[in-house]
Amino acid sequence: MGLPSSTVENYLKAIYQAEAAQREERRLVPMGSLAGALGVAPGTATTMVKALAESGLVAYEPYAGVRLTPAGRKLAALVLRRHRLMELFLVKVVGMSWAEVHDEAERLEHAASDRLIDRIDAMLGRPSTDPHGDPIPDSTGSMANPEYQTLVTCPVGAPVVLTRVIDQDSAFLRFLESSGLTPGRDLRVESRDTAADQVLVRDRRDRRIRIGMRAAAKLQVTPAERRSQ
Amino acid sequence: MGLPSSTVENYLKAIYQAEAAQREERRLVPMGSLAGALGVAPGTATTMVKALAESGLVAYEPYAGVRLTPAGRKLAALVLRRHRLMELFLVKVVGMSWAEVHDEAERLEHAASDRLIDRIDAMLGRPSTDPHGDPIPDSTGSMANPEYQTLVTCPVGAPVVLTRVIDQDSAFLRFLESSGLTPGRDLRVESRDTAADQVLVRDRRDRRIRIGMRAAAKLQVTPAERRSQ
DNA sequence: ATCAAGGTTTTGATAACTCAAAATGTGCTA
DNA sequence: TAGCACATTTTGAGTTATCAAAACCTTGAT
Repeated sequence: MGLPSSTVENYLKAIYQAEAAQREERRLVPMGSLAGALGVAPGTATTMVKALAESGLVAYEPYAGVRLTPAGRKLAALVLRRHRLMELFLVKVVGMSWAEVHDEAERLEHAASDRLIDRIDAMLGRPSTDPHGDPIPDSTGSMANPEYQTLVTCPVGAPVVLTRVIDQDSAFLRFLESSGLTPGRDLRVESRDTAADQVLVRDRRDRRIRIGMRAAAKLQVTPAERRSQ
Repeated sequence: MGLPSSTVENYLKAIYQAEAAQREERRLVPMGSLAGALGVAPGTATTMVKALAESGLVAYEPYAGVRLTPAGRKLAALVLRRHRLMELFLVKVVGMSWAEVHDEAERLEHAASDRLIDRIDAMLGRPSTDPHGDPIPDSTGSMANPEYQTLVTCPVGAPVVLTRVIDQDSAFLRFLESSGLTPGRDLRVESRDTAADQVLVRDRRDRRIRIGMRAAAKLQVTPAERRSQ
């Protein structure tokens, strides 16, 4: 078997991310959601997944779903590594915006050689996260996968740092950028109103930012370290 | 018709380069050499070229060969632009070696968006040649195509500047680099010996460099400007 | 226990690209 | 001008990836 085609890489990546998204361990990814994520017809996903199972990259249980094998997981992580390093590179070195690098990296990740990726990795100082705060797997395919709070779950009033954004949609990212909600920002949730579907956030300079619950749940945070004690 | 597939781009590029290589105007590119350049079976090239002719990108004359139409030529030039800007970028910004960027660019040229290419172009200061001295088409697809002398045709004894290298083979490029034969170098042909298939070149510091005629013909030069008169 | 509603798989087709090998055309040589 | 050598085209077939729609499971609700 030769190099995985970019189609194969995309299937593995999608399965990886679907597994990560459903935070209940050991559950299979249903064909429907896989097909949806990849934008293909359900039958197409079934056919493809059976082929992936043949090559030992996934375990497939008819009518139940699919799961990565260790080999498949490693390959998927390396695709993610290429994607995330490429995104960070495009932002830091090429000067593209946060909001526009995802689609670009989506194509470049399949074309870049390991050599180029390693060069980029070195240039950037072996970074551990990409511009969205997503962790970057190392060259063996292993990756830290920290659990974060979100603006919906963190304690009201507590100072937090925006750490990770779980959405690559470019319109959403442009909104965040214009609101100053980018990774690294110091924030504090002032109040939440489930009925009104509103979260009121204060930034460092006490400016008010209002967002909906759906959006707030995509913004992951860590407790701010105290500067002085 | 959507975007051209990378296969289409490669066919157009190969035809473009074959046309440029055979320096007699208006001649058709034979199927055999096209197939050879692309590493496909002759019948494959025939089939593909007929499809390209359907879309108006080439003019195809059975048993005679193929030629780009204006539309095809423009597309090919834009592929070449992406390729050459990418090569220069990889050398100048990413720090890869002259000898290793060709294959990398060969893949990246099909994945990079116009936006990225333009960013790179701007970063590099709208350069006019790539690391091999090949001219870079502008974003409308037009390109200067200067005629150069080579180390085989230039006058013996005259000071010249190495300007362009017509071969992307990585072993050859590594050899040139280690011999100091890179674009921009000041040189002088000391003697030629057709029988022995030898060209003796002196560099700026009068060091002797000996190469064969075949290799010498791939090194294009321009007359050196006099520093003082 | 049965059935309807869901998602899932199968089926039959298509598109793009490729090859090997048979058939064919072209042009040079004698 | 006959024919041979060589390039080119055609033919038949395979691969990968896709879709629409028919057929099929599974499950939850009655």
